Amino acid sequence: MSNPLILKLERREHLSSVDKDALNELVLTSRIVDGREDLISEGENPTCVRLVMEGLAYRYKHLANGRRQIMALLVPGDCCDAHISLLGRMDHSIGTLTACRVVEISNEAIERIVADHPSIQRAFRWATLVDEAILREWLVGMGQRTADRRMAHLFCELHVRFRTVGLATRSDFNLPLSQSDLGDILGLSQVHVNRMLQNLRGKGLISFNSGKVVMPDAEQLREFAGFNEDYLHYGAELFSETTE
Amino acid sequence: MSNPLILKLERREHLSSVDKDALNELVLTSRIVDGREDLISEGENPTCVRLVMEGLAYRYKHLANGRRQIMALLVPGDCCDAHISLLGRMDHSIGTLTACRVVEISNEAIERIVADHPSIQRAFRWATLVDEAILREWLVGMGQRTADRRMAHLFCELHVRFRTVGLATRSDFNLPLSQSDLGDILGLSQVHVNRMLQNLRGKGLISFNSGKVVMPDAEQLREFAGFNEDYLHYGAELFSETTE
DNA sequence: CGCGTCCTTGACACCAGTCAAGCGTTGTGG
DNA sequence: CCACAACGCTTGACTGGTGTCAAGGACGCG
Repeated sequence: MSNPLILKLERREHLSSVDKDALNELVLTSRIVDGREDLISEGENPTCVRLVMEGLAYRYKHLANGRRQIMALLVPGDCCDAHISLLGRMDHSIGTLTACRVVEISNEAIERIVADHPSIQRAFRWATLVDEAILREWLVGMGQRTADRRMAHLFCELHVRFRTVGLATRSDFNLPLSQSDLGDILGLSQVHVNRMLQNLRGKGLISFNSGKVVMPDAEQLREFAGFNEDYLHYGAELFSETTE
Repeated sequence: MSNPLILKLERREHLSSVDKDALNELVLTSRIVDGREDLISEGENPTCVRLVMEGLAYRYKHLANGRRQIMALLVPGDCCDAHISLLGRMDHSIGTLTACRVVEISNEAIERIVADHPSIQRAFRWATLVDEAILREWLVGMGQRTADRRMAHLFCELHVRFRTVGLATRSDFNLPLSQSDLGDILGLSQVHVNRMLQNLRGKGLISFNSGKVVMPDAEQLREFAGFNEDYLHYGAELFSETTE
């Protein structure tokens, strides 16, 4: 079973076999969490870092009026911020969308591994910065992109991220979200998500059915979305490889 | 002349006089930058950290269609991310809104000071996490809050941040932004910003004229905006003190 | 079989964008 | 000192994107 964390970090930083062994050891003890459960709730004070190995999780915040905004999707290889415990109380929650295999790593274990492995330290810092860049890009989309292009942009981003950890082919990947979840990501009503999906399918850009995204022409989709991969700060594109 | 960086960091972390001396030494050499200039442009590879001592700066991104989204405001005491050089090319730009006094700190100087002063290291990490929390809150607002409440929320946040560095009284602060700038922060057109400002003034919540924000009843404004200060992760509220 | 969840569709209302014109202030050059 | 341009703010009319409400259908599950 491959380690998505290593797959991700290697997009940026070369890891020696010693580094990889250390990372593999870190994720030995995992547990399965059901879908639609909280990993960390707003107000808690986490004492460890959660790493998603399988499944889909998300950061979100509930407002007083009952609305929910999803602020990030955590795909395999992603984890919540290593320094989060510095803040004390969580100002948002992290939950699972599907059943997940999750690793809990104590702050001490993290400190130890980054102290012993400079490459891993750099790679973790890089991953944190990328998460932040993604957040900024979501904000840009929310403020400036129309609903259809914003949605297309999200699919482009997720395509790259899933591909990086070996979970997407050149033209499709699984995304177990309801239209209502998508709405909470994109700041749209569920009804409008439905309309925009039909819009995109009508243009031949995307189909999204029963949790599976199919992109007949990823290049055309990127053009429509105005997608520029630079903000993910991955190295060369993966499109030359044939993952699957 | 007080050091806004110290004022900010002390909201969370107690700093010894040795720590403060080190921070004061760090900002000895500053330069003045005109308004409406870039400090760092997209695509550059920064080799130092920029710290804003006076004035107002902002992170932004231009889209292919000419639109601009502002992703963060940098008030005195704020700096761009300490690890940003790890990413290589900047995926966005940082510019000044007004003339600014800016300090440029080499990566080495940063590494040195955090290695020698654990409190400062913790405080810097905390500041980075708070910047991220602010970004998340902006995303939440963009996705879920109506234009008027989103605008009110922004003013509440800035009020707290300016107060922290001694640049706001209980009921007002200077915010040298045009309505068009405000639109690029809030994802609104300039015309609609104008309408919402009148709306808020009509409710007696806020007036915003020639770069000055006046809030007759900050508590009422917070309630209208649904503002909860927790995400800023400052300690106790400052409202008991009388900063002016 | 019946229930719940999610998706689909249509009608309608409204928030917010666009376009355009006019106004006030500031700064600059003749 | 005045004319003029530049800029930012204000206002109105109109359009359109998106939300809301509501009803019905498809599907899975107990």
